[in-house]
Amino acid sequence: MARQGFSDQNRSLERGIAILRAFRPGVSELGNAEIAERTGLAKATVSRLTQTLLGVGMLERHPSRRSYRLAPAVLSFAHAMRLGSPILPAIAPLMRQEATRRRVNVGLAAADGDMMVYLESFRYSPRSSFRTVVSGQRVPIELTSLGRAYLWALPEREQRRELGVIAERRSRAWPQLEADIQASFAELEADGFCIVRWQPGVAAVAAPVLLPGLAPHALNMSVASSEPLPRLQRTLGPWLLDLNRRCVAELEASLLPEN
Amino acid sequence: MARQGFSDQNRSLERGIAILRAFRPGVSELGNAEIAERTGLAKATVSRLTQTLLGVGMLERHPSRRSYRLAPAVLSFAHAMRLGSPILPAIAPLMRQEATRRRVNVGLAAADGDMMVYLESFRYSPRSSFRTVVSGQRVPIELTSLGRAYLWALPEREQRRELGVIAERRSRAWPQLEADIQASFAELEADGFCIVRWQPGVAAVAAPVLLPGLAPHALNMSVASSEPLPRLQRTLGPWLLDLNRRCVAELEASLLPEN
DNA sequence: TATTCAATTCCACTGAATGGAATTGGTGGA
DNA sequence: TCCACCAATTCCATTCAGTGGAATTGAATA
Repeated sequence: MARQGFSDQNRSLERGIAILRAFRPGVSELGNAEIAERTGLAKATVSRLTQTLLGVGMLERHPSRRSYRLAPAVLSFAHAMRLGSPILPAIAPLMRQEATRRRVNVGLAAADGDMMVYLESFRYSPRSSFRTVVSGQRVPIELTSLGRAYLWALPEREQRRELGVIAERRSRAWPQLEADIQASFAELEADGFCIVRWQPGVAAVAAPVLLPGLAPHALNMSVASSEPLPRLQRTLGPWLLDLNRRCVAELEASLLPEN
Repeated sequence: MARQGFSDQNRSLERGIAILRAFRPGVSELGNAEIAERTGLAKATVSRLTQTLLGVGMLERHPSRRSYRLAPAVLSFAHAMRLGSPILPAIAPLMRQEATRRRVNVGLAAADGDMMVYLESFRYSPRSSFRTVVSGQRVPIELTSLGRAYLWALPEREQRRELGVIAERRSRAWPQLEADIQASFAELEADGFCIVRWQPGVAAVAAPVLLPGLAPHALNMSVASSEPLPRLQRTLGPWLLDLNRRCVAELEASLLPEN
């Protein structure tokens, strides 16, 4: 048995991945000491695991020899994941087209723990196609339309569990937050999408994308605008629903050939 | 001591990563049995490791329960890696701009074992900005201008080693291949870039990008064209060198602030 | 040259990981 | 409905791989 809590996990592998996860935007360079501190692992353990990760090409060391960073190999995982997604490749062209046509950002995301991760996001920008690639970017699940659409689409049982986790983590702000989430759920129930402004000057609508037995995804549209939400809701909502409908059609078409 | 060959690696972690690496473009869905076959691991071992990878969010299972795929979490590694790169964020705007201005593809890559991995590639396409994101895509090191520019920039010692590996792996075609590589090296020596046509109808020029103690990267420009190489060389070469020069300047500027 | 801090290596201990074999479970066919 | 088949999982005895505290090495800084 591994340590407290979780079942039957390979400890070394778990720890190795934890080390990789310690690298995040803004934390791109870490020495063994800092990794040990952040992960709570023993120094000796970290030293050995980072050597292994170096050996298998997941980390590279800065010449100073005092620090590691993620190596290019991790990009290949991402590439394989995106190409292999049963959803993204099928609907990416529609998303792109829609971003251009409607002059909005269009994104697709899925969950990783308590965060939503963008599989793709086509950003619209007035000047040319300035495209900050944000595949892999993470946004909090409980504060975003993306995350709430995902939560809403979850089977009862898992939804409860997720909400429980969030409630615990944000115990302070939970009462208000729960109300907000429930309001979004009500929107989703009524309209098929929800709208949230989680950063000033940005509003986003999102709707779930479901495939037979696949983890729920969420599709969103966002704009930089301070217009009142109800107004935005009336324009963005129908656009999103329309796009979503066409995506679902595309997915059904792309699914038949296989199996 | 771990098994034959390599030093002092954590076996479980090594194996776990090997499992992740089994997923590649075109191999997006794997069951335990197939993973066991591809990696040479025992069935029981694979079963346990995939469970762990599932637990830490690196894999997800298809509802059929018969197969795994890479989970969205791997995208976050890629995102963190790209943002944390000491090179990419600094020169990406220049690369983009140049792709548009010159109407060519502009890419940046680094090595992973015997492959080059694109950190970014701005694709130029006549119709709008049709952008197949190829960050993470892999191309063979020995056949591409990208790879040869990288090899050329390598310290003597490591260059030898790499060439040795390639020679062994491609023993059949080695004599011709070595000649080609040496020709590219000569071009790099003389002009600062090399030009290769490794797929019919596509030609690419590449040059190394070096930073003080960082692993060499390579910058390339490519076009879909069947014009004779010498002609292309005379147009693409100067463009690339110019871009490269501006990138180096940008990098020096972006490096001073730190440290 | 001396000092300091991080990384690595050493070492004895042990329980975590292993793989062959048995079991479970789900799927398709009769 | 039941059976046969194949993959996945679990069991279990074995042992060696992984662990962490302590000592050592090594590299920067003053």
